[in-house]
Amino acid sequence: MHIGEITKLSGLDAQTIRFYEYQGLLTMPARQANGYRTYTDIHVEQLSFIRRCRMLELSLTDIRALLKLKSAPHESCEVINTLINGHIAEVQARITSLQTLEKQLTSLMSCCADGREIEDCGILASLHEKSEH
Amino acid sequence: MHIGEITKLSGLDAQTIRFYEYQGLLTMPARQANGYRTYTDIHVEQLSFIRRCRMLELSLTDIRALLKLKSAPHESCEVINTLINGHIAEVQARITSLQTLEKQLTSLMSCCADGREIEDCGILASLHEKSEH
DNA sequence: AAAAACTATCAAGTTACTATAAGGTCAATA
DNA sequence: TATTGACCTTATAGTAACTTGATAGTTTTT
Repeated sequence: MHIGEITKLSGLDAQTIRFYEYQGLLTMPARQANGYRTYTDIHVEQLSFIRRCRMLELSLTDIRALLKLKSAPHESCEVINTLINGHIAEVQARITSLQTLEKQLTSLMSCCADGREIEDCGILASLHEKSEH
Repeated sequence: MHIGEITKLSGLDAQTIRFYEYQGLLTMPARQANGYRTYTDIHVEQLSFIRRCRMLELSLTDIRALLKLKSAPHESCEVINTLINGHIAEVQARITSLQTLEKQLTSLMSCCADGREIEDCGILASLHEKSEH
């Protein structure tokens, strides 16, 4: 199949698919005499694997690592557990950080009410205060 | 004062300060005959304003908008409220999204236990399953 | 034959820096 | 005076993962 069909099957943009190929995440597709790439079911599988990983916000580097591990089926899968656990830790840390941020922002909002002039805006005033850093 | 001193007062890197100048976020500092930038207290204020905004993860575009508004002191400050509220909404949406992600990842983790071979890794298997998209 | 639809490559833009290179300036020391 | 070290300058490239755009060749449809 050509790239157009695999975009439909994988839900990925053609440019993105070419990009993954360039990044070494995808087995090189064969080429027709005219230069067109021809894909197989294997590529569809590879792309949906990548897509699932990306939906979990794994980095391309992580995905590359996973793909590499797949080609060593008798190694211990501990590395994979570690990788995913590390990712979970990052996600959790980011959530915590964003929750702190949300509190700061809502607190900032409470400094002002609509209808003031910018000169008297409590938000701007608050943003100007010195911070102990 | 030179750039070295203002890095200490503002807590920002020299390169970053030059970058902000280039981005039009900072009043152009005067130059000495040798080309060195000379900063004043006004620049210190501007930089700590920018720094506070960045700690709240406002984009440089948002900061640019805020700076522009400051130069129109008698306009309504409603725009500022809208901007901050919009940012809060983004942060909240991101938190929700990351919480969903965290659940998916911990669920993924429960598919496998340490000590298996990669061949039998439940995580990899799970990442390969077809997703309804 | 012409137009539409598809494919190809390559380059640049996105965000907010960070790092590197290569060089000019200044103050203090040997 | 020469040199060292700290400081300043500009310009360029790299980061992540695409996305957009330009330009051009190919295939299919009208």
